Amino acid sequence: MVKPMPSLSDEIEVFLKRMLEEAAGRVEIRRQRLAARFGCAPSQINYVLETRFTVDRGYSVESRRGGRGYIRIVKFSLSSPEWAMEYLGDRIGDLLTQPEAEAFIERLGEDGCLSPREVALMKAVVDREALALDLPYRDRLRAALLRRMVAAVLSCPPVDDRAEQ
Amino acid sequence: MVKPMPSLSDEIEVFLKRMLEEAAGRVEIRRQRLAARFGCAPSQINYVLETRFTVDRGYSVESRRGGRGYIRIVKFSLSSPEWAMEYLGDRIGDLLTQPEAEAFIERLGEDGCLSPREVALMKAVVDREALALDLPYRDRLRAALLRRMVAAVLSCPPVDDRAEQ
DNA sequence: AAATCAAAGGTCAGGGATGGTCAAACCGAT
DNA sequence: ATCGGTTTGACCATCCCTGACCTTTGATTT
Repeated sequence: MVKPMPSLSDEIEVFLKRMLEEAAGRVEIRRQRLAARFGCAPSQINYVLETRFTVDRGYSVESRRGGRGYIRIVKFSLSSPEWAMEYLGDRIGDLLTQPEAEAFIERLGEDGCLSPREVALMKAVVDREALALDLPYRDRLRAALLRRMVAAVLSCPPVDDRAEQ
Repeated sequence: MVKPMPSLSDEIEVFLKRMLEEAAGRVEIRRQRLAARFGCAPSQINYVLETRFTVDRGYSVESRRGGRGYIRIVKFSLSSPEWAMEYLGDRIGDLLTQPEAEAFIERLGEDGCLSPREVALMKAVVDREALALDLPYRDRLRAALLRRMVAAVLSCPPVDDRAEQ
């Protein structure tokens, strides 16, 4: 009762991410087999890939059709905020939408650059409700704020308690 | 002598707060189901949330639409100092200057509610350079952002999120 | 080779399931 | 009668999932 019932898409996402972890960030799947396993339409797999394994989130998806067909998912990690900053500078202009910003923040979190609380904090800032401005000013402000937040994280000593041991 | 008849909104408020108590300050509901239970329009639920489960009262609310949608209500950690709640309620008006915001953030940090990085993050957001707006919009935005940041952090898992391993 | 077939995966529009917004109606207390 | 807090309903936005139809690739047949 406390947890929301996960959607099928959520389950497939978790399944694939677990596979990725066990396979060092690189897996190949058969669309039909996976669909059969979850008892859904094959196109559902595409939906999951399109919404949860995007480039913004740090994944690359290639595929091949026909006999011997496959879908390959590769995860790219941002191993440090330094990298993240560079990536941010390159890939993001002066404008940034909320989904783009969230994807970026979540990615930093998944890659261990941010604690869950820091992720929550940054997502709160980037929310379109918080940034009560008309477009395109809102997207501009969001981009500026995200840059500053990443910079702040960069300049502050990592708070990784685990490293102390 | 006689208490005013409680409105439907009051009843829903009580109901939700009881749920929160039983669930350690974190519940997820279906808007339609709850509305059906009280025999009211679904939007009534939004009204209750907007008027009674606000940040300055110590709650944060997130939601998701579409299939398997939900509304999640989280009551701030009880460990957050009382003065902070008071601050959220009264002292932070609709307007907030940079020094005021920084003082608030630093004090939260000193009280152990925020890590040094979280302090740095929040200060970066609250900086007048980041909020490139004219007054009084800037002070208004700053107040809104601070509220949201505090809500995000205080409603996120216990302060030491790293102990999970 | 060329033609054909079979076996993947890709696309897209659409329907259903949620929740969100907002203005207007409603209602109770002054 | 007015004012502020309620309550509603019409309309909107988002997310999920499917099925019909399309494209590509490799193997088989001619």
